[in-house]
Amino acid sequence: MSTPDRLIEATQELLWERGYVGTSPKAIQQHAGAGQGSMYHHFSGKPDLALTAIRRTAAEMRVTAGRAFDSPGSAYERISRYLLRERDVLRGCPVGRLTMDPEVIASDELRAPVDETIAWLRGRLAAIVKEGLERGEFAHPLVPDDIAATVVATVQGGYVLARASGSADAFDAAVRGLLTLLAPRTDGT
Amino acid sequence: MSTPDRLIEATQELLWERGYVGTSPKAIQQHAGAGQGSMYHHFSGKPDLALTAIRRTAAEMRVTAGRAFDSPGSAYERISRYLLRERDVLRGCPVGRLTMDPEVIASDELRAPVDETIAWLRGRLAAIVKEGLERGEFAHPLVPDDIAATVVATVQGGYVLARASGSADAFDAAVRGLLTLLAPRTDGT
DNA sequence: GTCTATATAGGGATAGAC
DNA sequence: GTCTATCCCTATATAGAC
Repeated sequence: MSTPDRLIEATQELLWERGYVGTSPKAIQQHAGAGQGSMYHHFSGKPDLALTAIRRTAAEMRVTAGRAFDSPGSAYERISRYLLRERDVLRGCPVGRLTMDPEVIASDELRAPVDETIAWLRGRLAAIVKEGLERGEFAHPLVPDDIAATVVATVQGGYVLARASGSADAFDAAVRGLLTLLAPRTDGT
Repeated sequence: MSTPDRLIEATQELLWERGYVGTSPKAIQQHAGAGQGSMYHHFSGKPDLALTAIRRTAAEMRVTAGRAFDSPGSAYERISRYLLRERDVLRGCPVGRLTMDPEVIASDELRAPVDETIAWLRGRLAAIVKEGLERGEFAHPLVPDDIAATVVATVQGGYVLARASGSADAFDAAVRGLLTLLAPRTDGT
């Protein structure tokens, strides 16, 4: 892998693990096996490298989530697939965690890819809920945008519960609860 | 207010705003209007002060949430009151945000009050759901622990969505979605 | 209790040699 | 492209005077 690629990948890992304020250029260089001069040759500094890394992480997340969204089946099934997909729960969400970083939030440029990714997730989910409603798969009055927000929030919050307790169980419980509430009525009402 | 109190309060604010890794002793001293020596006289260092501050924030959160939980009405009403209580949405949760801090997660001592607070929230909510079930307020098969996790996760994740988009609307949407799903059936089923 | 002085490490970057 | 040297600032204290 090229040096820039190794630097970007190291930055992705460190941003996921420690956030922007907790990640130093020196740490990035060490993880990437690159020298000081090398890093500053390819990138103008920490913000530049971080932006590149965040964009790449965001793109990867869309690919992963897209696989669940594009899968066949009812709306409930596709949402389930998204919720139940394999996750490194205790590491949290590499995109969502950045919203808790003061420097990311303070910078429109760094926040933009985060915002876009979350907005994209909500949009895809809302469309799926809407389809399900049109096909009569759900109980009556669901607002697609609201349900989509609830689904994404449950995932993001599930990570918080898991990391607080030190166990992935809490994430699974939150997802089970949501799926129960979301389950299509099978009693004909 | 006493100097230790001012130091603790300043630390609470900064931990909320910037997390543990993003908060320096110097910043605490400046916010508290206290000198270097003063801070190290009352506290052994940053971890000591942070632990004290986190414990206080956790206690305050229980008081606030307890007010909604202890209020009168049906389970749905009490949960609604918790979800709809006034919040400084864009600031996030002062307890939950700490789960994204690598140093907090790495320290059992710092993580403990966070863990206990979230566990307490889940426990209170589970008890409320259980009561509601026993009184027949909900549709049949809800698992109290799972629903409780979903409720807390929606709140924590709601903050993530709000901060990503820079607007409290996303939080409100997630809560509305959850309340729709949770609403007692009024059609007699 | 609070202040000032001092200390070591690291953050974040620039300059210029190779 | 990469390396080393150098720079200034901040993080996180400790020591001792007042």
